[in-house]
Amino acid sequence: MANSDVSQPLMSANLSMLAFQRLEQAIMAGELQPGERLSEVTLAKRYGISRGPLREAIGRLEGRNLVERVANQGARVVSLDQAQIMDLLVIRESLEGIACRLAAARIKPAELKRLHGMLEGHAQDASVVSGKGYFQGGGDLDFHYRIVRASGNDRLIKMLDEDMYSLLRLFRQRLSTAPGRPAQALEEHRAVLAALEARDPDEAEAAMRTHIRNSRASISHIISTTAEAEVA
Amino acid sequence: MANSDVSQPLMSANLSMLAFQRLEQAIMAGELQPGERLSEVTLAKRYGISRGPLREAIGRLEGRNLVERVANQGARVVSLDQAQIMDLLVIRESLEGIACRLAAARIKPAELKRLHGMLEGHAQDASVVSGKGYFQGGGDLDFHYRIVRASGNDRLIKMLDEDMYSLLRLFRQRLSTAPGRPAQALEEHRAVLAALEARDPDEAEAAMRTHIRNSRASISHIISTTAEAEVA
DNA sequence: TGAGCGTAAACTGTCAACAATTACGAGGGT
DNA sequence: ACCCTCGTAATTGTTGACAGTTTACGCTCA
Repeated sequence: MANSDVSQPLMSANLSMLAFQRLEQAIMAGELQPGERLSEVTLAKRYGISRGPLREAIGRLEGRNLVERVANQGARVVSLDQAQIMDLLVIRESLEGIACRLAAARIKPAELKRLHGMLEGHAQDASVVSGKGYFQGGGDLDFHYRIVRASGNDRLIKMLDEDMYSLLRLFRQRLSTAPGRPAQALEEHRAVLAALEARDPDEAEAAMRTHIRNSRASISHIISTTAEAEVA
Repeated sequence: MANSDVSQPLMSANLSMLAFQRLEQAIMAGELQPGERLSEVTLAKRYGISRGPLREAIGRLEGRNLVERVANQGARVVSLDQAQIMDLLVIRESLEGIACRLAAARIKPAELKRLHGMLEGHAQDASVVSGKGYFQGGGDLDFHYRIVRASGNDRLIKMLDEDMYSLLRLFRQRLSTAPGRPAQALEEHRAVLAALEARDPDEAEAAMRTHIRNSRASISHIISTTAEAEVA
């Protein structure tokens, strides 16, 4: 229900694009898991196309950092360790911070109203209160996405929506939040929205960065404690 | 003399990689100008390879945002208007800001010494004092590059070095600084370095962002006055 | 003379076959 | 038992030919 307007407008009917979209979808759905090898002949046969377009599709996925390629050795679905995910989230803090700053100056009142309604919906959502998974995967990213769009910086929008979010979605199972985190995240969202409504760029950027930093810290805490649990 | 250690370690000997590197070089050297069409047959013949590898090379360049492709219409060297360049510089401010913050905590004393020596060299450079072009294209980017490296965030390094800087270099003729700007930029560099030496993350990020913001403002001022001059 | 149409040339997209490289496993030697 | 070597199979890299689409040119007709 959320990102239905994000999908490409069927951008041409050539086979390489079709293969690209099907592969992207397969990776996102977990059908092709991180680290798994992408055999050209297998995939070409599966999709009923030749190796040429499929190779091009893989190249495009490589450009989006969804697959890694080694010469004469094939392509694999990208597999990030915890440190790389943390690196990614640091970049996200920076980019969404500046996006929120820009949005503070450019966002339209109607969009502000929409965000307000969104947060009200979150507040009434039982999974937010109880601390379950909905928030992280769905509503949270949607809230961020709308603010990024409001920045008006097309390249920034593309970087976050096409590159960053797809990677984060791919590793969302390792981004599960600590108990009680969703409720706190909702409060931080409210702070972001308040800064946007006040048209305060400094505060908007600061609030968004604090929010993402807290989210990252919560995750890294889980990871470290999990690691300790594995040792014990 | 500057970025010699940046070049790839001859990464394999397959033709598509070779073509990719040659094309990238040709674009960077201005041999292929922004907006110019990339004919597959022409380039394939010129490089003595088939259209397959060349197509793959173009796809890789597209992934790096150096060329844009339209279905059934071919690829063109990317051509950015002033607004797009400004968008790019806003993103640069954000990313280099966070890179500088990270560097404040991680940069090694030897590298700090190196940066110090670099700025001394800039100060004695006549072109900096007189306000000519050297600073913008060469030493300035090198100074930034070293700090980005010191951030220790591999993905951030890759984003800035491979994606951002190549694009900026491509449009460097439109990034010419205002008279007197190099001297001021040198002072701002000193402020950045001082914050790094003080191991102050907040100040380091703030100094770097101020520096890039001033640089951007100087450019946009030039652009607007140039536009006015053209009208007059 | 100019607008519209049709054909042809040029170009990108796709395919199947061939070449080169790598990975795997059997065999033999130490 | 372990390791090295060689050969075979599987996989990626490359090529030239073919198909579909777009573009440009010239021709016809008002």
